[in-house]
This record gives sequence, structure tokens and C-alpha cells, in this order.
Amino acid sequence: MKRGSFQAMKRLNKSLILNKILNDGPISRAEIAKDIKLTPPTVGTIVKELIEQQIVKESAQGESKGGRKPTLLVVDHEAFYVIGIDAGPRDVTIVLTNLQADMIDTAKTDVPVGISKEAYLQLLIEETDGLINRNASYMDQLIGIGVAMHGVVDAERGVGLYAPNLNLRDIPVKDVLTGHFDLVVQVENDARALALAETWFGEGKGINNLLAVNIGSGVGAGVVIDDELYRGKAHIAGEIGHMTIDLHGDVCTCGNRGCLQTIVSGEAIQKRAEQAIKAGADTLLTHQSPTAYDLYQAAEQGDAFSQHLLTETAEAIGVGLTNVIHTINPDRVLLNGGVMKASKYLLPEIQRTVASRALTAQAKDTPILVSKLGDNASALGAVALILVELFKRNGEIDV
Amino acid sequence: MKRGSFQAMKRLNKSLILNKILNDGPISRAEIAKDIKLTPPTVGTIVKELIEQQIVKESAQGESKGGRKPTLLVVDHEAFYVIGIDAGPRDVTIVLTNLQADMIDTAKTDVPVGISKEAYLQLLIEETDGLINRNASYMDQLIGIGVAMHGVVDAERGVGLYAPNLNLRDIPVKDVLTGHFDLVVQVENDARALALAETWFGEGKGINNLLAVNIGSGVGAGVVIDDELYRGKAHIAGEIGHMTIDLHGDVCTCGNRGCLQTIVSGEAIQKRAEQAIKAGADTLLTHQSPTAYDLYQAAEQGDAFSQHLLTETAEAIGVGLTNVIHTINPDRVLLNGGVMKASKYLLPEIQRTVASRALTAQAKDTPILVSKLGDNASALGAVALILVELFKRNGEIDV
DNA sequence: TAAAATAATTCACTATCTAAATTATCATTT
DNA sequence: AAATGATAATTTAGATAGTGAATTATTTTA
Repeated sequence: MKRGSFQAMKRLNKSLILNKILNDGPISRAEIAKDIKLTPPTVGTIVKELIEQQIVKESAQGESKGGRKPTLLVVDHEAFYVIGIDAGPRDVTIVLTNLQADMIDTAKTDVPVGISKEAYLQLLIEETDGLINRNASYMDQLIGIGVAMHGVVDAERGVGLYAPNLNLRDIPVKDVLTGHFDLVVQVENDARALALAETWFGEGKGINNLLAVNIGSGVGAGVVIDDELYRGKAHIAGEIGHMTIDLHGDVCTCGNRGCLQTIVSGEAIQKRAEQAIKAGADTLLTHQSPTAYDLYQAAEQGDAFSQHLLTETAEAIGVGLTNVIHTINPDRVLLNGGVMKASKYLLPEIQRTVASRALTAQAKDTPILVSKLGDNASALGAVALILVELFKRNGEIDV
Repeated sequence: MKRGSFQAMKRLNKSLILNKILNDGPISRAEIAKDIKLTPPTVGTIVKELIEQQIVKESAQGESKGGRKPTLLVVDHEAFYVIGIDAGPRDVTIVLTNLQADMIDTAKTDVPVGISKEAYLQLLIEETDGLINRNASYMDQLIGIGVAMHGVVDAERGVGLYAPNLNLRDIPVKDVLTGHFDLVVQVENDARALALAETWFGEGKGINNLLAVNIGSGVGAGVVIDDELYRGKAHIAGEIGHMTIDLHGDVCTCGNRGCLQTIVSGEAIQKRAEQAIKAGADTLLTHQSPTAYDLYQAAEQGDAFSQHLLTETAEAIGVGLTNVIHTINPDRVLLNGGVMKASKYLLPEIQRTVASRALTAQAKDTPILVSKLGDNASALGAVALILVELFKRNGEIDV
């Protein structure tokens, strides 16, 4: 219950101005004032503070519109640096970026099978230390470490509650990392980090209510509502992989039947193809257990079996998305993950399925796009976790 | 993009104080100050304004805690009156209540089959006029009319976009009613109004993220996120009746197969029972087409057929709820509607199903309750639509 | 070169909060 | 019954941060 106070009022205005510069910069003080409906003096004094904090700087002069040239303001993207860690079950990717996610350096390492909780945390620390040592010159401007973590995560406490593919529980990521690095550390579930990456750097920019779905070895989604990640009481909002869409379908790892994952996850696709091939399906495929990408390639060669399997997959994805659209009705849906490497075949069928099944014209028209962020998307989401802190706290992050 | 200003700051504090009195009253100025962390003078001046606006009044003196007795403040529930309309496809219910939803008077009328848009609106006006004329003494304190409307509703414009069971589209409810009554009019979808009724008067009080499901002739839900109704871009958030849970199930009115509705709606239950009875099921039931309540009564007599049918229904509801819990992870789920008249048999099975299917311990524990609001719940939700306006606008509604 | 326009800053003013002091009222102790 | 110590509410003075109008700094255009 946040009361109104002078501090709060100023914080809000400062936040509005900073984010205006971030999103619409280069921009003049005068234009900021006009857009946010604050008076020029108010904008002036707040901008002065932001410049003192080094997060904003004056750039070139703008074009005159018949009077004095405006002094344009931009966020100084080189003022601070951020580390983002994609802490997956198979490998760990670490990136060092500036404030607009330009990659300075990156490191990637495999995770040994059956690793213990302590060893996993040690691995994160060592790899991060390595990256830090290689880039010592940036380190006094390093403001935080974001972690995108596989599994169910309590973002508030920074704890990995359950990481199924590592078979680990209650991993105190935040405590351990802050203890070692003495920096701001934010931890989040990888699907949600991905959604955040989209809103900061991808196709989710400016979308207030977003569903970002990751279809890989599992299926998960990040839900953005009113420009903020929505987590839910038990931190499981967006766990759509275990949505039941076929009451009498195959048994899932979770014990239920007909989860979305049992049809559309990377593993499910491989398994379904494998079974069909064993049963003697007529196909050009040479792999015994082809991935979605293999299917895509074969489909390109005209393989009807692969085309059919991808269509089937797309329809199931479409059914799942329609269910979510009817529940939270997002402004846009973004698709990501390894399976979407077959997006050329999947996307049109997904769109067609949603258009055919959704209830109203507007719902049928829900834009469904494939992410353009590429491989480091989760790590970039981890970076974005820190950017949220920085820009929400008006640049007043502890360095 | 709301900037910080003195006005906004004061509005916020006024809102906090008013809602504190509403929720925790009778309460003294001193305690308000302590709870909201505002200083006594600030609270004092704002309370003075609220008293001038008549929405708050001083009630009795409280108990002394060793000093001067506190003057307790309460919302004056008799200061204003509200009309709530439940505009359904079969009948229209209208209530007149004070600010705590105490019923002053009520009216109910049937809707002729195949009614036109104009006639339906005329019916709403005439019935409301009748209620108003019967209660003329309250009318100078009447502040608004809320409408809970069957179908897809654009709450912002106050238009019924599509009312399937009336087979009407684009019903300009708000414009027509404001034109005739010159009062604040708010229109909302009935399932969402129901959710709002729960947060104001029912089991949803104080629950930040709520799912209120109505299982009647159709299935719909109201989604509350961060204490506010969530509508979604196309106004269809919460349309969970057409969630696909059985890819190869029965065909729904929407054209898809295996919608939740095809198993659990009132009509679906009757249809399923009817078919089984025709096929010679062994049952005590005398009806050819029994309702959920008939099944409940028979089940109470030990009818195994009815018990089984209810269990089947409950499991499907549980599957649907689990899907929603995995998507938006609400703090609480409330169940309402005609089918829940069999809640004695349904609820335990629903809870068991969710507990068995949900992913994590916390999710399994999601509280699922049956509404206690009774028959006028939707009309009370309509009343709540106006209360939201009143209490969000700090009592500054135009009378 | 003067006039008009736009950008940024300065100055005076105002709304609203806070802190401290004051007044009002009550229970308890002497 | 009067004094004492609490608690509640109000009054007073002061601080914060916004607004409007005026001023200064540029720049384009007539």
C-alpha cells in the first residue's frame, strides 16, 4: 500500500522521463515535457539529476524547427554493464553486455550429468568469474547479474524451487551469487526471462500484454500483463506445457494424460516420429529419431510424412494457444525455442488453427509471431532482469 | 502514462484513506495514519473532505486505550444508492441497494424469445423505470446503474458485442441507458461482474488474483489480477468454456471438439444423462433430462448412476481448472452457477482432481471454494461496477 | 538586420506533505 | 477531587516539488 508523497511523486516522474528517453531517445527536454505533460522546469531539473547519475547524457543537437536547436538526450548505454546467465540443465551461457544488450563477451560451458546443487552453483560462480577476469576494464561499471534459470523459480527470494532436468530442489542462487560477487542479483524462470527479453529487445517491445511461448525440450511460457512479468501466487503462471488438451492422450512425465508437451515438445516430436518410422512410415528421413529441424529439412524436400507430422504438431500448438488466448487474451503471442526452427512449416498452420478455433474475430486475429532473438535469448532475458531494476529504480542501483 | 502531480498524490492518498475506512472501518483517524503511514494532519484534512462529500461519517466513539477516545469513521452506506441489472438472455433481474449491497427493492421479468435489440433495451429501461418509480424517495441519492450482461462485452464503450443466447450483436447499452437516465452507467460481462461481486461481497474479499468461474448453461470466468478485473485486448479473457480439453471429444456449439462446456455445462450434463438413460442406464432418476440438481438429489438417495455422472463432471471441471491454474496461477478459485447446486458432490471431486493433476505442492493447494452469494450474485456484481467507480473516484461521482 | 519561433532556464507562487507543538479528552493514580 | 500520563485530533510552521509566466539563448525566416 504505497502512499502518495513528494518522494513518490518525484520518483514516478523521474521514471517516466528516464523511460521516455530510453524508448524514444534521442529526444529533447521540450518534447519530453510535451509528451508526459510535465512543465519544462520539472523536466529540466530531473534530467539534470539523471545526467549527474551518468545514466543519461546529452548527444548531438537536433534539427531546428524554426527556433533554437533542441539538445537531444539519450541513455548512455556504455555507462553500465550487465552480466546475464542462462542457467540451463545441459549448459550454461553467460553474456556481458552494455545497456542495450550489445554483446561484449560471452562464455558457454556444459553441465555434467547428475551434478549436485553445490557443484552447479560453483560452476556458475567460476564461469562468471572467468568472464569477469577476462573483462576487468568493465568491472567498475558492472551493476548486476541476472540469472535465467530452468525450472520453477521463486523470483522474489531468488531461489530455484525445482529444476526437473537437473533433479535439484531449493537452489539458493541469489544468496550464493550476491555473497560471492556483492552485486545486484536477480533470478527468474527461463521462460519468463525469455518473455522479458522479447519486451526489451525483441518483438514484444511496447506490447502491454504478451504471451511468449518457448517450445523446446519442454514447453513453457512467460506472461506479461500490464508491462510486467506475471508470476502467480505459486510462481507457476505460464506453465502451459502441462495443459491438458487431450483427456485420453499419451501419458506425460507429470503423470497426467494428453498434456500439450506430450505432442509438441522437442522430445515428443522425436518420439512420435520414431514410433511412426518403426511402424514403417513412408519417409525420406534417415534419422531414426528426427528433430523438428530434421523434419523441416525433409519437408522442404517434399517429404509428405514430415509435412504431416509438422502439421499435426502445429495444430496441437494452435489448440493450446487458443486455450490461452481464451483465458488471458494477450495482445500478441511470440514463439521461441528449438522446435520453432521448423517455423516455416509450423507458423502458418498454427495461425490457421487459432483463426479457425478462436471465438471472436478479434481473437482469431491475435498476432502470432516467431521470435527473432536467436540463441542467446534467455541470457538476454537475464540481462533484462537487471535492466528492469536499473530503470525502475531510476538509475539508482547500488554499484 | 499518468504523471506525478500534487493532484495525483492527493487523489491517491484520498483513495487509500477512503478504502481503508471502507474495508477496516469503523476506524479512527489515528489508526488510519498509522496504517497508511501518513501523518495525522494529512489524514485529518482528507477525512474532512470525505465527510463533506457525505461518503464518510463519524460514528460512535471507540474504546479508550488510556487516553482520549478515538472518533470512529465509517462509510455512510446509506448516503448513496445504486441500481444493478443482471441482463440475462432468459430473464432480467434488477436490484436497488445501498452501498453495502443491502437490498432495498428488486424486480425480475422474463425476456421474450427472439427479442430484438431495441425491444431488449426498451425492456431494460421500462423495468428500471418501474423500480425507480416504486422507490422515488431514494432517487436523489441514486448515483449509478451497473449492468451485468450476458455475452462478450466491451466494458470501455459499454457495448454488448455479442450475446449468443439472445442472438444479438452490438447492443449500445451504455449509450441508451445514460441517454434515458442521465446517470453513471457501467456495463460488463456477467462472468466478470460475478467475479467483482465476489471481491466486494463474497469469498473473494482481499484476494488479489482471483478466478471466479460460473458454470451454468455455459461456462465463463472472471479473472481478477492485482485487484482489478482483467479483460484482455479483445474482451474475451476468461472465456474458459471453450477451452479444449479433449481433442477428440464431442462437437461444441462453437464448432470445435472437446470444449470444457461440452462436458460440464448445465446443458451438457442434461444431454449426457439423457443419452445414458435412453441407452438404458440403471438409475433412480425419473426425469428424462435431469439437471445437476436432480442428479445431486438422486445421488443423495444413493443412485450410483448419478454419482458417477457427477464425478465425471467434476473431473472435467478439475482438468479445466488445473489448466487455468497452470496458466494464471490465481490465489483462489471460486465456483458459481446452477451446476454448483450439486456442489456437495462436485466440489470434493474437483479439489481431488486438481490436487492430483497440478504440478507443484502449492498449486495443488490452490483454494477452491463455492460461492455463497446466491441467486442475485450477477446483479450484485452490476452494483459493484458502480461501487468501483465511486470508490476509485474518491466519492466524486457525479450525482 | 529585425522579427518570429523554439529551447532551456530562472523566478515567484502554490499545493500538499511532514514535524512539532497545542488542544482535547480520557483512565488511572494519589 | 485533583494531578498525571496517555492517546486523539487539530493547529502552526516549514519543506518539497510541482506550475505558470517571464527571461535568456539560439536559430530560421522575412
